[in-house]
Amino acid sequence: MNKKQIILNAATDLFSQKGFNETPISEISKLTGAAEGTIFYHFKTKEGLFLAILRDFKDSIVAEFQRYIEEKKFDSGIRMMEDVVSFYLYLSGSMEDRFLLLHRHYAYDLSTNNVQCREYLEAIYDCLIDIFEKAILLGQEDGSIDKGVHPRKTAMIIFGMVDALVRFNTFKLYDAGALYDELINSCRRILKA
Amino acid sequence: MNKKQIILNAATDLFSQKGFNETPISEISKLTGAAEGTIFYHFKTKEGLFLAILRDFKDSIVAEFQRYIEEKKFDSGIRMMEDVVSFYLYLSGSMEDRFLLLHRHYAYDLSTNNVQCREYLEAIYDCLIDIFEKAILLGQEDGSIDKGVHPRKTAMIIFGMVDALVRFNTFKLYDAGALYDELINSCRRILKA
DNA sequence: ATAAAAACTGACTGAGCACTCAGTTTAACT
DNA sequence: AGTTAAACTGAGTGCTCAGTCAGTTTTTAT
Repeated sequence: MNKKQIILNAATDLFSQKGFNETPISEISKLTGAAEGTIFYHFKTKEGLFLAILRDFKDSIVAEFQRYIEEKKFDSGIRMMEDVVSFYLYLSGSMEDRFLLLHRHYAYDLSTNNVQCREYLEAIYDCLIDIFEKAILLGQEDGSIDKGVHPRKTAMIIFGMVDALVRFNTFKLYDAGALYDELINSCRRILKA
Repeated sequence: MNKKQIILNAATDLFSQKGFNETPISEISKLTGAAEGTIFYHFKTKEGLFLAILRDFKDSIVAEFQRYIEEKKFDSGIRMMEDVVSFYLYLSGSMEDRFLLLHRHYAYDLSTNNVQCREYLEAIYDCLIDIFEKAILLGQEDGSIDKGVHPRKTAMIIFGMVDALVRFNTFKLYDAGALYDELINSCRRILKA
């Protein structure tokens, strides 16, 4: 693993755990053994380092969902939705640091005057919501999901609902695991034909 | 209005719009006309200023919901829930700055080593979730809401669902207004007897 | 082996920042 | 009017931090 990647990983960790403005370059340097100058050699600015992280995250998310869609087969839309919800919760656990980063405000603040950042964020959310929508569309075809619900909008509602649990977790307000059954139940009720 | 209050208001604005670490005291000073020394005279530290804001927010929220509960009468639990959802959306608009503050990470990061902060946050969330729970309990009594749903847990799910829309708004990702009908519909479906 | 390019280094710089403090102004009370 | 306390001031202090740069080491190509 080359130094650039090591820096990227450490910065991901620190920006997630402590936040962008709360993480000095010196700490990334200390953690990686790379000199501060090296960090600026690979990423022109601190903001550039952040954007590289966000870009990688976008790529991972897109790839992960691509793979998911291609590999899995579902016998009904409602089943797919249940699986998608589980998959999202699993993913937010296995990529915990990056999801934490996504729940921090820095990226959104930056996105108001940085087109690149804005694009990455939109790509991430599009990808996340698409998969919920796909499940709804499939369910409306096979009759397992009510045809009355608006696919995209309902996908956003359910995504928000699931993501809220992830936030409860990262904010250490409540344990999302304890709400899992209620979450799946609520999904079923929202969608049932 | 005395200077202390003026400082408090300006800081609320700035901490909400830009974040805690992104707001220098000098800016609060410039905006209020108060000298930097004055700010530290009233609030020992910058963190103390933040805690004063959070405390005020907690008090406002608690008072607001108290008033709401006492003044309004509902003919059924499900109607109350619909009204509570609207009220929450209304409140998040009328107290936009403070809700923005609540959606930033600073308070949660601080709460891990500051008991006071932790207490304020818990009081705020308890208060918010309580009102959703009250609606469910009422509905289960009058038969307008399914008795199978777990009142507290489902209250948290629905709160998360509603709050997600507020976040969509503050993050400027999607317009929450466009999702209002779907939101109310989803609530009804989750709860219907 | 040699040259050229790429990767890496860390002391340094200048700006920004939270907080202090010695002093001044205002308010309250007798 | 005189005294005391509270409110207020802003220049000053010491520290942190992002970013630079002149130089060194490593890699690659010939």
